[in-house]
Amino acid sequence: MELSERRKRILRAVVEEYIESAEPVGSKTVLSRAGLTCSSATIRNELVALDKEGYLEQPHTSAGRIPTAKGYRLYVNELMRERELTESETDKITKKLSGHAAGHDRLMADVGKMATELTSYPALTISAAAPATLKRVDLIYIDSNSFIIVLLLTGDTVKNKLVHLPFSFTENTLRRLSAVFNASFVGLPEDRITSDLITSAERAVGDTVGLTSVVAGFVIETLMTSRGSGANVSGEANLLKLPEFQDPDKAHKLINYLSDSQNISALTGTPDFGDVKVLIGPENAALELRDSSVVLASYDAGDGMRGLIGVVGPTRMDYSAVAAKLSFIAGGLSKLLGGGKAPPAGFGKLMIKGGDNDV
Amino acid sequence: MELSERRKRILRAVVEEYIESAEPVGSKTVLSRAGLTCSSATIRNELVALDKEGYLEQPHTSAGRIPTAKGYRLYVNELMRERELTESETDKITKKLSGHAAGHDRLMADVGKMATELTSYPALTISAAAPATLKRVDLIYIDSNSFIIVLLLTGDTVKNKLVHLPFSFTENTLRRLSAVFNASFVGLPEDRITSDLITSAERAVGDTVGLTSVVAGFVIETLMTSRGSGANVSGEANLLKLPEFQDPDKAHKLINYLSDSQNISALTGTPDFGDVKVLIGPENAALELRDSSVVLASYDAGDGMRGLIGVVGPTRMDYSAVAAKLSFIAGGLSKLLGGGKAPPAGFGKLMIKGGDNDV
DNA sequence: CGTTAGCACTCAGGAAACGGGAGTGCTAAA
DNA sequence: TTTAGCACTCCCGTTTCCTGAGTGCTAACG
Repeated sequence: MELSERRKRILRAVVEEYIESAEPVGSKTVLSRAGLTCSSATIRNELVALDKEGYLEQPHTSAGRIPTAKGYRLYVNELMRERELTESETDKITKKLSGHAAGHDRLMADVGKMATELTSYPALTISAAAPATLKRVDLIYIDSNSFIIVLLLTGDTVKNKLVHLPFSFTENTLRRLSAVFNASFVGLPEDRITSDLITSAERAVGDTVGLTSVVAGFVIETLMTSRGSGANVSGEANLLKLPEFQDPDKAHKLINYLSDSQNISALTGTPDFGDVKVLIGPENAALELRDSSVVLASYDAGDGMRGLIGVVGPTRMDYSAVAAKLSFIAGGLSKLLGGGKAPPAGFGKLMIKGGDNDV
Repeated sequence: MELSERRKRILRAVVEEYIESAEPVGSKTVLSRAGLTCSSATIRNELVALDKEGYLEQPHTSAGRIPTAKGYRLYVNELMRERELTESETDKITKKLSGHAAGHDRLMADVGKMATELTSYPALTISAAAPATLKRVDLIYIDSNSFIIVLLLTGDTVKNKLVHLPFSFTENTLRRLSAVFNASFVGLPEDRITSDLITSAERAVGDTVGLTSVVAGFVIETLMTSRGSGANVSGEANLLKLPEFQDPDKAHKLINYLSDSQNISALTGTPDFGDVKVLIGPENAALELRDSSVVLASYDAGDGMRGLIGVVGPTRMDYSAVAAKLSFIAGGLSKLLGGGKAPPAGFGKLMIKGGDNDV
């Protein structure tokens, strides 16, 4: 059933007050905060109703009310007012994003740190990586014992490796080798690169020393590792300042959970609220997150891929501020990575796409 | 003045007991632990003496003794017995190191995690990077708007970048361009690459669209970022399990300090004890580390460069076990990275040196 | 002189007792 | 339906008390 207007205002007042104070809020406080023209007794009656409906709860009799997950959910879905970012905040974000020249991993780490700074909660980033295939192979001859393998993958990622070998070869061999790779390895998913294929390539080149398998090994390894999505967490320590994490054990469990990137990657899901998804307390799949909330914003990482940036905090979180900030950051990232259609101001006139070559 | 044999045994007993229990140790406990044939009263007298000399202190009258930094120092320098690693420990380490094929950053992150697991303390790694210069430039023509820059740096590091440009060029131009770079940019430190130099290179190539400055920009950026040493921290959450970090504020300060890689890089110093350096409490330069100890082991990162791996923990730390473990890890890393003179068993017969190209 | 038994003293830290105060739910009147 | 009034609940910070581990000192002993 739909809540009355007054109850909504009361619920909002409770949620927002609790977000600020972290303490159960009583009828008088609600009264002054919601700006209603009634008495605290009336509020009390309404609070009882909201309690019964499951939006609020009492830590104990004769304490104020705190929102339940259901209460937060209603707040996030209907009651929350959109927050505008201040100019200094937007400035900070655009500056950080536009000024960035280093590699993808570094960029995401920096963006995560920025999100932590802006929200004061631990931030996480997840960079989705679609299974890549080879687009092109180049072998650069250095000397008779060394060469560089340069792989261009789908998604315009470039990977390289310098190889020293205990036997010598000629520049010409390398040229033939790369020709064979470009002819028969390009476009194959990693599991289609069989040892048969490698052997036949070896024969085609006339390679008797194993050069082919060195290159093939690197190709396979690269394709395998590029498939895994990169996760990144920063600012875990901020949890310790929050009253809900004064218990070191609680804090330890969550921080520990966050520090395993496996767990972070598992957070992937489709954002629902505009571009922002809010997971409140028990809505989280992971047990370790059941007392916390996660806010995730997705961004366009180019080539039809999506990445996520989010923060983790107590259920008592300033959802509207956090959502606004993450959404703005995600927007900036989309512009930066998503094909570069509309680079943020100051990004420069050249369309330079670094990929995640990790320079 | 030199301590008597008995006092040394007592000091050792106190330190080791305190390391295990984290509680002030009394005369009776010392007696049973040190295996001395005297009474607790005698121990008490000795304790008073050790107290006066500054090796021990009392948290309050009528409590047992805990070691001071001076006490720990003596223990580390003279009293500590070398710890042998169990076979399963050495196995674990060698396996981790030898099985590793991914890039340098990833390797160090994994090694850090392993150190955390083995010691249960937060671990850090610092990869020193000597100021690099260019050894060679290759430009790979992809299509008339795109090419890959491949830079080979001193230290056999390879960096790359895929560039898309809004104007077209020919393969021939790229060839001339790389020739010019190889002729006049190789061997220069980053600050000697002036705009004059770039302009004259531009003229030599006959480049009117700015190709040269794109490449030069990447060269400069690469040289600059490769100079910064990479630091990495893992397992911070482990601090929260320790009795000395039950105060969330204390834990927060330290974890926060650790999460800034600037601070970590600042730890660099020359190991003194074998290959292992121990910094006890106030011996640390940083205020935030004054209540903690840091154990660092250095490893040979190849090309005469050194890296560090270490852990941070309470002054009450099992120094001998930690030192032994770190030392062994560092040894393995040295073999792995240090020119590959003696690769650990199972590393394979090929001398493949990935450098830190971050594949 | 070093060692030891005995003893009074100290003090941290947990348990129990206490009191204030914020906030409730209920009742009865407007 | 709202409101004033009021008794009641229960958290939490404070105080008090007590126990026990461990000390330092003294005096006797070999």
